[in-house]
Amino acid sequence: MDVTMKDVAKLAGVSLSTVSRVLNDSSLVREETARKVQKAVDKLDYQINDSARILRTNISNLIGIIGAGMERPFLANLLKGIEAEARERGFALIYGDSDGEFKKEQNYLNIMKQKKIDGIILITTNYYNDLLSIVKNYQIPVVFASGYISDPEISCVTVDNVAAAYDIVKFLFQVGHDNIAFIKGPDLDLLASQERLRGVKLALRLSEIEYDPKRFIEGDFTVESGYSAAKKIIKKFPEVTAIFAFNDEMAIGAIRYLKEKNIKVPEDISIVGFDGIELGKYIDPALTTIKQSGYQLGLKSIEMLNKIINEEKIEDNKVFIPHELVVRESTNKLYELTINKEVVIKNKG
Amino acid sequence: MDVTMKDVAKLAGVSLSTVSRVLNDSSLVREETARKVQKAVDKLDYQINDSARILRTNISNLIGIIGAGMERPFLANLLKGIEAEARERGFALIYGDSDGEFKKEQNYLNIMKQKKIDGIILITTNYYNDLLSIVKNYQIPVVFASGYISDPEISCVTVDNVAAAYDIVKFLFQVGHDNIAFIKGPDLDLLASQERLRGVKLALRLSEIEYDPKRFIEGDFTVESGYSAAKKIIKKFPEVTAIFAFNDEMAIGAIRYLKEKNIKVPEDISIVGFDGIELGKYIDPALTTIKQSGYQLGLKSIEMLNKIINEEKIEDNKVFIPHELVVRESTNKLYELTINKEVVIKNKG
DNA sequence: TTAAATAGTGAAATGGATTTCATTATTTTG
DNA sequence: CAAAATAATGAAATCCATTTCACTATTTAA
Repeated sequence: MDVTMKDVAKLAGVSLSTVSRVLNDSSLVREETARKVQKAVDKLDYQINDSARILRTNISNLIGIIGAGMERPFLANLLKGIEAEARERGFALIYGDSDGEFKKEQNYLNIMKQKKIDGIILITTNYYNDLLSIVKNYQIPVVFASGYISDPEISCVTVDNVAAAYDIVKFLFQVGHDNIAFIKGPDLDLLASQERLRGVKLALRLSEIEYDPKRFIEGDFTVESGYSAAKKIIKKFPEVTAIFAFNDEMAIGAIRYLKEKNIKVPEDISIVGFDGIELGKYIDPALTTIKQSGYQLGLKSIEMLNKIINEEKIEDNKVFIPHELVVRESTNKLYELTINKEVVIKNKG
Repeated sequence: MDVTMKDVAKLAGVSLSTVSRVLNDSSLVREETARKVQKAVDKLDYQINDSARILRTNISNLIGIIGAGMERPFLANLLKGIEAEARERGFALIYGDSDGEFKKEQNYLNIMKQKKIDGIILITTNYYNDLLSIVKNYQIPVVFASGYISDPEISCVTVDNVAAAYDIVKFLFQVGHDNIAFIKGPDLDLLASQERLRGVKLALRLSEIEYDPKRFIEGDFTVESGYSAAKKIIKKFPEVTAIFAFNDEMAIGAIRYLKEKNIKVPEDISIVGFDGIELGKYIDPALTTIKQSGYQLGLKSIEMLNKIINEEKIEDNKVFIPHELVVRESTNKLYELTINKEVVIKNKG
């Protein structure tokens, strides 16, 4: 029913092998023959049967993506970057959301293996250690695009969560805040949230401020959770002057809560977020945050994965994308009060 | 290298055919034999070679998604819904972003055809007519999950953009606004934006208000574009009392602009959006909008596509998902001033 | 001009499953 | 208990491209 190579061969008056050679433009074919074949291909609107090709070659030009919570603006942009760069390099994407459940991750891993994916990008942060051992066992090229993986065999592309969290806490210190509460991510999030926590602890230690776990309220990266976390914070620590939410959405939720309680941001309490999503610039007050580019992260991840697939040499399999502290309106300076509209403190990746 | 059915057959002491039968659990196999085979499968950790299966059967259990601008919160949720329901039904997703370019759409269509996708979901709104003719020619089951397609052969799942836009404009009329400006989507968007425009025109006509194209500023669904559209509106029509942005992001951008100009929302100007994204509830003022569920839209789309694939009977191939007018804080009533915190006007889909 | 090397092409094996058809084992029926 | 029907299994064909190996035609080297 479908047009096959055989049909093309017959029309062009050559053998199957020749058609195949032309299509894989191996230089073994006489130019005139190639033209004949190409003509037949065009005339019949021949489309290769990918399954047959993959069956024979074991090369699928498919990249698997397993993510969770990809509707979050930052991750949605990450996916966009992945898609753009993958397409550019001739890969198609097979995409699965694990909802953060190990079972689904495993399941997708199996499906993808059956489809002979050339490589995989993992954007999951909960069970990465379990996943890792499976993936290593499968021998599939893999890149983590969600956090720092210490295993030296595994490549990862990520913002430096420790450094970035450190930077923004240090900034809060510098403008005079020393009574800060935190809205962290889920404790299950072993990458982003835990690493940001490490950065915070580092900043605290270097400033000789005691680490008080009670000041860290757990959220789940949704706006809603930021809202309720803020409520808890205000109840337990009415005297805080600043809140660091581990992502922008939670920061926005927190701001909303404070406004409802007639607590002024930033006059009464300063708020900072993390990620630098587009909307943060437009809410009122505009959000001070750590900005990183999900899109860039996506690009770099595919770039890295492509190198692994092609067995190119990789200088460094731990790549940090740049982040910058963007100071907007949601933070005040308790000391000096000359604030530019938007101050950008860059940090080469 | 990989374990094949042959290996399983040998270990289980049966033929290839029997193994295949067990795996497709056809009831033709004696229970005891099946157990033997299953044991061998488990022992060898056998994974089917999908390419071989597809080559033989032409059934891939793959669904193609071609979208554009999927990082928008509403569409990101749509994708999430698609993924969840597809997984539930045993489909994997192959995902491509067309950036709204016809060439890329065509390209992905070819790739997907080569991969023998069982069906395709289109979330593109620019060149759908061109795409349609290709898809029809390809004979691939297709569902549009982005807007109403009048072609009776084509299935679509969408919010009723005309009715919803009508509803919200009528609401603005009812609370006393008759000097309204609009931030529409790209004119290239032949589905969502054009349909919402139709809804607006309908409301205008029924209220015997003149349609003035100059009051419709074109945006591109980004926050940024809402911001600059608001600027244009204020310049050209300083006397407007309400703005209807064709999506929430643009509404948020508009609110930001107005605030910067010290124009109070809703006291001076009311703003309404469209989509009902999560964040709209948390910004200040909380956004009055038309709420629709992207996730639901995704579910329904896969449900419909699945029916087409299985050649089940379809009662109606034009499905509208519900929408509701959610009145929050960004609109005031010029007449009566008793406003509930959040009024929900439901509309069965 | 002949031998050796190279270019161009085709035949056939191959990848790993599904499925038809044939065959054997088991039940059922008369 | 024999004949007929049914259940269970296997052999082999098939899906469609890639690739090895063999062969012929053409160049190049000697």
